[in-house]
Amino acid sequence: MEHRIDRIKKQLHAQSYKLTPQREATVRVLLEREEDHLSAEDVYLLVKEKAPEIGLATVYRTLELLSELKIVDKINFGDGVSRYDLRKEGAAHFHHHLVCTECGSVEEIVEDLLEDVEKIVQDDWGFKVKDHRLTFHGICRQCQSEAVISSS
Amino acid sequence: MEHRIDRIKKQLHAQSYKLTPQREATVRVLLEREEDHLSAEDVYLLVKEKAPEIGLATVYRTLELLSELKIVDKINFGDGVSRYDLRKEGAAHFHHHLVCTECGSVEEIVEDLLEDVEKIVQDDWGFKVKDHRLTFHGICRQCQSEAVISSS
DNA sequence: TTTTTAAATAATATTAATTATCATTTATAG
DNA sequence: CTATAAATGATAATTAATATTATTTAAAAA
Ligand SMILES: [Mn+2]
Ligand SMILES: [Mn+2]
Ligand SMILES: [Zn+2]
Ligand SMILES: [Zn+2]
Repeated sequence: MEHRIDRIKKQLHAQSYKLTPQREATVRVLLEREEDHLSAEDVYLLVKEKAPEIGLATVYRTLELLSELKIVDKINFGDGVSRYDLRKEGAAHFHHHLVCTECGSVEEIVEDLLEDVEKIVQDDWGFKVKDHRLTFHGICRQCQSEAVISSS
Repeated sequence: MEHRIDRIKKQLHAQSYKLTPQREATVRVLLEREEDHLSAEDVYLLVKEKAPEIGLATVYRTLELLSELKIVDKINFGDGVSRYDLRKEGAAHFHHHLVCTECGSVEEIVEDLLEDVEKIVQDDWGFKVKDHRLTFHGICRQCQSEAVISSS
């Protein structure tokens, strides 16, 4: 935890941004809920628990800043809100997601999986890939087994 | 064109929806601008040219309906608006996109490219894939060549 | 340490995309 | 033709996100 905070502090300082108490509190929330996919509002409510004086606009600004620095990735699962996802330590690309259309759960895939596809895109389309967004929609393992049970 | 309209008409009737004049005008706009990625507002303005009496809410409702029937796919490229993209004729899955971070252009990839990845997701994660969203962010061919010219 | 300066923040107003409401119109079945 | 439900248009309401501005904070300079 402290190690990751330090790392992020350095990334901010490298671009001459400060790690203010508000920004640190925001980052801590993101670290604590790393598996989740929080909206700005979600983050705001959680940060307020430890830093009640923080304003919503500051949370938005902080998330925007962290996005620019590629510390978090902004993603949209199709409900009306943007969600913010900490990039895995040392990852060059954003990780992938499995969204269950039955129960709404979101699972993460940290493995790259797209190396071959990116090579094809670079070679055949002449497009220099910098990053990607990959989300699969379907039925998660649990909902599949529940479907079997309820039909037997 | 008429062929595709007929097809969509049948898909609507199969779920006992009507192809009203407003819906048809909307579909025609989507067909005419198939390569584009129009927002609801964009569609509204274009439909108004041929059917000036149409209301914005009807366009939203139509796009929502077409999304449910998988005739169009709703996608979000990270600017604040949803965009609507006709699914290619006979395609089981949504196609892919290349978004240039320099010029903002959006290129389409109709080839599947994800068969192997989906097999891995099904086998290793036990997730039954129904659909996907794949967008690459990077530098398009044209912006790459312009970068070479301007630096020489 | 005190002063200076720019960055950052909180509160709030504003914008803009989307959805909800509701009275009216349209299409279809009997 | 009449009855019934679906669809529409106009408009109000919601809400995520951004802009504004006065104030505070923190680093840099004196
Ligand atoms: Mn994630
Ligand atoms: Mn497309
Ligand atoms: Zn599920
Ligand atoms: Zn470009």
